[in-house]
Amino acid sequence: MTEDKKPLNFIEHIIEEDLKNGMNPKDLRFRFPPEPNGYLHIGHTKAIGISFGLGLSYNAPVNLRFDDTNPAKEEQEYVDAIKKDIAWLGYQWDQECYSSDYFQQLYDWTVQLIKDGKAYVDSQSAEEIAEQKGTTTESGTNSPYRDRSVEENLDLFERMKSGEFDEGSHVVRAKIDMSDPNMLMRDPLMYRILKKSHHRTGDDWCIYPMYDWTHGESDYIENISHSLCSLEFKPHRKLYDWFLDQVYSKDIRPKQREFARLNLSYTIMSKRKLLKLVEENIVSGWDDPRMPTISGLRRRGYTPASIRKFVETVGVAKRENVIDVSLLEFCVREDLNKTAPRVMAVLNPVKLVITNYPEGEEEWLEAENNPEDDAAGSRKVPFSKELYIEREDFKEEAGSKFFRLTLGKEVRLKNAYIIKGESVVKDTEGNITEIHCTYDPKSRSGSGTEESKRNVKGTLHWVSVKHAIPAEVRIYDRLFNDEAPDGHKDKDFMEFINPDSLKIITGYIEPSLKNVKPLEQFQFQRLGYFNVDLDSKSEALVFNKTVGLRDTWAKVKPASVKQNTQKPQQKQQHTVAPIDEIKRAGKKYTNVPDDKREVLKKKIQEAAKNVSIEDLVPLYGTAVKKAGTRVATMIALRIVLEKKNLLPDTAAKDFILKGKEDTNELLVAEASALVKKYNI
RNA sequence: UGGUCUAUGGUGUAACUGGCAACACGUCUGGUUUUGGUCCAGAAGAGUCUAGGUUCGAGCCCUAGUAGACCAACCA
Repeated sequence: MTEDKKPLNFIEHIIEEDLKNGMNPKDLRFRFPPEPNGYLHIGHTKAIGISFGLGLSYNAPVNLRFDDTNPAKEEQEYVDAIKKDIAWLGYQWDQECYSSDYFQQLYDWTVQLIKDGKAYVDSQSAEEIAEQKGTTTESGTNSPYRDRSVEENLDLFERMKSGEFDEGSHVVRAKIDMSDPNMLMRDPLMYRILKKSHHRTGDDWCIYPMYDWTHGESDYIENISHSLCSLEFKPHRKLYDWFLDQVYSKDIRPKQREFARLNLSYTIMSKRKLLKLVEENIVSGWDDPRMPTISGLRRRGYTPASIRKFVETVGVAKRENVIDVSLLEFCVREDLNKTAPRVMAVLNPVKLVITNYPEGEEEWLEAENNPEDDAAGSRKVPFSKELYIEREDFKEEAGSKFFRLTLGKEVRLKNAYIIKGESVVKDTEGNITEIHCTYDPKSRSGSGTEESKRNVKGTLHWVSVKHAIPAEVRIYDRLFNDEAPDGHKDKDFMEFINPDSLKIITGYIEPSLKNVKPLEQFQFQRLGYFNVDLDSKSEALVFNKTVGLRDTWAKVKPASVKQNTQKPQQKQQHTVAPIDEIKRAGKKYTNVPDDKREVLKKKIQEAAKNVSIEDLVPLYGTAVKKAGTRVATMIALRIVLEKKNLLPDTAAKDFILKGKEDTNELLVAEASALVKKYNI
């Protein structure tokens, strides 16, 4: 078993434990249970990743179950969108299930519960029931209908089902305990009357089961072994188990466990709030590339692999968390770096004229498609006298830190020639309209000449004015200016909306991009990753910026405004205690070359002079298991004992003096004995 | 102020039955590079919320605090 042992998360530990306790691995089964009332977002991806990931690692089936017990909110459209998103992420579900498929079974079980005196029909209003619930500190009071006879309950329930009553007139409640400290156990509702058509069962039913009375039972019906959900369902677990107790008869019993949901900085996850952004036209729709929805991420250019990787790296635990978007961005870059073809595009153009290049001439130069992928091949890009380069790639004069084009300095045009800045043309307001330069005809990339191999500091991307295709480019920034827009008690999340989250510009792209299709991805060299938007037409290309390249230069720039607030010594020198010195030395001791070992030994001996047996004792336990610490402890102990003129007279003596291997256990005993004997 | 849960570098997650506080992102050096990208080499950064206790030894066990989250929808 040399497979790298990836640390397990707490859920995997639970499963391992179950397996160790005799659970058959074949009985492992998971589920992802979305309510089809909206679009999936990056937060759901964590739940998806956990359950489907477990399915993959344990080779167990995972059901996709639509939790569709509230016809007022749910629609087929959402069912379809959810299926599409999960499939796109690359996960395969075993069975496609619906809670609504279990309505009859749930009904039958309810009849049984009523017969057993465990459930009753309550005929009070919602307000009355709420009032009797009590509070977290006071217990509730029993409903006056709580002790209805079984016959009456059965009759009423039957008539509820047949549509005889209006919405709100009756409900079915479980008879548990109105004084339970857990509010959910205070006679929770099991059924309500809802005279709405259901997207799957139509008008077959007018009573619908509540979440708590559906979820565990659905898990049970489907033989789910581990039912994983987010933390806010923790209080439901007691009820989940209570309901299960009422119907339980099979061998397999599902287990609910809860994990912390995913929060991402600078965005929001609530479906309700996301809807508001759509409704108020802050964004163009659920799939707006700025939205944290799966469909938004897809349109933005995030790949399934990058999202899966992201979910995998954030881990699973029980504490509240906010993950920085930079991690998500890292994951896409990592993926796209390997796969995205490189092309040249200029987004903020300024004209560059090569004065010594022949008028009217053009050359098609070889350009590598992807330096990370030899199989990607190459393409031709047109070069001519007039080019566009980025405005920010030129300064009339600049310091030595500026690796780009300046007057009198040389740079390379990517895949082309080395040029030298000569002069600028300005308009009446002093804006640069053209840059004039000369080129070195012998320096063409790949030509093999001496000049072509010359190293110049900067390399610029460019497009030929004559050949470039104009395209719409949409540049996105974060939707909110605050790290946790909905984390403020006193402020609404809408206050933090970033007014500049979308910038639309016209860029110029190389002609090889003429026939691109929506969702194709590219790296615009030196700029970032871009994909073709769904709005793109062959005559009017539209690109989205997925994410920029990692850019250490951009961070350096503001430093030129003297941002040296970098307190050089805000950390007080952390002095290492002698005993820690020994610990550290011990840690390195065994896997270090001999000469270095000598140095470590000196260090230990030096440190040991200022150490007492008392200090050393705690190291013994470690010494038993770790060779390095064992040696270090031994060296130190000898110094200390010699200094005190004490020498042990027991079996551990050998170990201390000579380093014998087989006295480990004795060593600990000896240490204890020494402490006691000399009353340290 | 009833119940439940949580607390480890800037962020997120590890640390198997107590025994070297680790990994990733981020940050910072240096090298390679026709992308200020990638890649490679390295560094800094926590002594584990606080106070006690048990133990030779506690991030882990116990007690008491503190802080945060969740729970009173005919939502899921």
